[in-house]
Amino acid sequence: MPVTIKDIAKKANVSVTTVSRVLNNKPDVSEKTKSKILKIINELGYNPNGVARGLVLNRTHTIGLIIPDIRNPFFPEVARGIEDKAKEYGYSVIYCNTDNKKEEEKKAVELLLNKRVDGIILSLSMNNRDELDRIKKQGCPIVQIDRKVPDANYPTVTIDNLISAYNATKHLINLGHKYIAHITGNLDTKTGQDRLNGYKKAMHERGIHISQEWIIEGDYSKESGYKNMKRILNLKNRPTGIFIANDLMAIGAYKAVFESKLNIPEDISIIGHDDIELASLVNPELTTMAQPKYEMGKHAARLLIQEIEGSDQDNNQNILLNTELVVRGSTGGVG
Amino acid sequence: MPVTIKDIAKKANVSVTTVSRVLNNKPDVSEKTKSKILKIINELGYNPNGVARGLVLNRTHTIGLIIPDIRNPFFPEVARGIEDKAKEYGYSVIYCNTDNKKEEEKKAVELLLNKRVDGIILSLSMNNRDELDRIKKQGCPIVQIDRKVPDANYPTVTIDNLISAYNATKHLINLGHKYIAHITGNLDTKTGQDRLNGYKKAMHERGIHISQEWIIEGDYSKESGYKNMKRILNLKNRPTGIFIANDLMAIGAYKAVFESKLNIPEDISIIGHDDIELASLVNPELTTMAQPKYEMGKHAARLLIQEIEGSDQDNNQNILLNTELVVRGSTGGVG
DNA sequence: GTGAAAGCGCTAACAC
DNA sequence: GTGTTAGCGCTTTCAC
Repeated sequence: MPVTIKDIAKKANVSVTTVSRVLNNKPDVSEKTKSKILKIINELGYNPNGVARGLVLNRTHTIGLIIPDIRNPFFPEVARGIEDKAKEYGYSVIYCNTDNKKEEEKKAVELLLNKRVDGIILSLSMNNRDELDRIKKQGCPIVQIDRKVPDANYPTVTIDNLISAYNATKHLINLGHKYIAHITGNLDTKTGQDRLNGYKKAMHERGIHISQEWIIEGDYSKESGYKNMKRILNLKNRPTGIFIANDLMAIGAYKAVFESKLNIPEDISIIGHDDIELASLVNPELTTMAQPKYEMGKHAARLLIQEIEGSDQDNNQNILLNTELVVRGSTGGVG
Repeated sequence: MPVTIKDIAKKANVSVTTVSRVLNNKPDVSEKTKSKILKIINELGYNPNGVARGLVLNRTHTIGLIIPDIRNPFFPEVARGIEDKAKEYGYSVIYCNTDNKKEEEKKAVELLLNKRVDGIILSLSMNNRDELDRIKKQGCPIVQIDRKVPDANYPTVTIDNLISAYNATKHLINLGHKYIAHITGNLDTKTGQDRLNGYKKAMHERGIHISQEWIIEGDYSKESGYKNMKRILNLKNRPTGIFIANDLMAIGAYKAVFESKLNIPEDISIIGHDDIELASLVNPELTTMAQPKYEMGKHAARLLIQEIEGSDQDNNQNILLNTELVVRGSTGGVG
C-alpha cells in the first residue's frame, strides 16, 4: 500500500540499488540522478520501511527499557534522560512496566528480545540474574540502572547507596539524635540492602546501639511509609529521628505523624532519599538525599549505545554517582 | 548468529513451514511432530524474529505514543494506562517526548511511521493538524488524547474541559467569591482555550464582570504558576479566588502566595485542575478537578487497537470523560 | 556510475 | 500432514 523503494526506482528509471544508495548517502551516484531521485521521493511522500531495513541490517535502532512502574516518580526523570540521549544517537525506546514481578520481567525480556531491540536498560528485582544472562546469551547488550543484581557482571549506573544512606544517617546523628529509626526499602533489592547497611554503618561508627524495633521493612510505597511510621510512632521509646529509604514512603510517613498530632521536625526529624519533586512541595519541605536521576538516564543510554556500536573500550563500566544532602525543613536538632 | 527457524527445521528434519505452523498454533500438524519441534525450540532457546515477522505480516504489534513530556505528572498515569491495555492485546509502546515543539512532533511522527508502528496515540500542540493528516495518509490509525486538534476528525479521548472549568469556577462562585482570576494554560491548545471558556461561561452566567487583568496566560509549568501568581497578587484589587488551569501551576502559585505572607484559603482560594498526586500532598491540600488519567490511557489504547484490528464499528468515536470536583483545603468562603 | 541478484527470517499460497 | 516456493522491502556484493 505505501510507496516502496521499487516505486521510486521505477518512476526514476533507475534500479533499486541506486535509490538505496541515495537513501543512505552512499557515494557513486551522479548529482543528476541523485537530485532526480530525491525529487521523486518527495513527490511520492516515500518513507523508508524501517522494519525491512532492520531485517537486513540486523539493527532496529530501538532500545528497551524495563522498569517497575513509570508512575513511580523516580522513573519519568530517568526515562527522559534515556530518551534524550537515545534520540541524540538516533535510537528510540520501548517501555515495559513490571511492577517488580519476576513473571512480568521475564515476559518483558522475551518481548524485547523478540522485537530485536539493539539493547536493554533495566531495573530488575534483586534475584533475577537469570534474565540478565538470558539476554546476554542472545547477544543483546544490557545496562542496569538504579539497581544492580548482585554478582551480575554487567555495566551498571547506580548511586552509591551505602554511602548515601550513611550520610543521611550521619546528618541526623550530627544534629544530636541518638534514637534513630529506619524504614527500609524492599530488602529483596540491593538498593534496599545498601541503604540499610549505610544506616547501620553510621550508627555503629558512632557507637549507637540499634534497637531491633527501629528497623522496619517497607516496600517503597507511600502506603508502606504511612503504615510503618504508625508502628514507629507507637513504640514505647519513640525515636526522635528517622531515615526513610525513599521520599515516597517519607511522605506517607508525614501523614502518620500529623495524625498523631505530632510535629516535624520538633517531635521527630525525618530524612528521606531520592529528592523527588514532591520533596520540596510538602510542608515542611523534606530533607533528603538528591539523586541525579536525569543524568543517570543519560549515562545509562550512553553506555548502552556505546556498547551496541562497539565504540567502548571498557565494556564493563560501573558508573557510581553520588547523591547530595539537601537540607530542608524536616530535620532539626533534638527536642 | 541467533538461532533461526531454519535451524529448528533442519534439526527436526521438517520444513520451515511446519515449524512456522507450530509457532503460530496453526492446525494440520501431527501431535508427534509438534512436540518434537517444541522440544527442539526449547533446547536451542529459539526466539522468533519479530522483525522478519513484522515485514511479512505488515504488523509490528507496536504502537507509538507522542506526548510533550513524561516528566509532566499527568503523563505517567496515562502512559501506564496505555501500556497496560496494550499489553493485554499483545502490543508494546514506543515513547516520544516533544516538549510541545512542532519540529519535535514532526520528527516523532516520521520516526514512528518509519518504524511501522501499527498505530499512534498522541497529544499534539494545537495547530499541528498537518501531522495528523500525514499519518492518516500513510494508513496509520491514530487516537488523540488529552488534547484535540481542532477540526481534525480523528478519534479522541479527552475530558470535557469546558464543563470542567465551568464547574471549577462555579465552585468558587458558590463559596461567595466574586473577584476570581484565572491563570490559563497554553492558549495554543484547545485544552487551554476550553478551560478559559468554561471560566468565562461561569462568570458570565452569574453576571460577574471579568476584569481584564484577571486573566493571565500560563504555560502549564510550575514556574509559570509562580510567576503569574506574583502578578495576580500585586494587583490593586487582589482577587479572592483563582482558578488555575492545572495543578502544577497551582503548586507554583502556592509558593508565590507564601512568599507574600498570605494564607490559603483565608486570603485567596485556589482551585487547580487535574488532581495530580501532588495535589493531596501539599499544604493545604489542593482543591481540584480530578481527571481519570489512567482510564484515559486505557480508553485510548483500546480505541486505537480496535481500529488497528478493524473490530470497531464506529471509527470516529470521541470519548468525553468527566472530571470530578475534589474539595480539599485550598478553597474556602470569602474572607 | 549503475544494475542484477542474493539474501535477511519469516509467512502463506499452493501442491502433493 | 507436510514441503516447495515466492515474496515482504530493503542492503550489499559483484559485475559491468
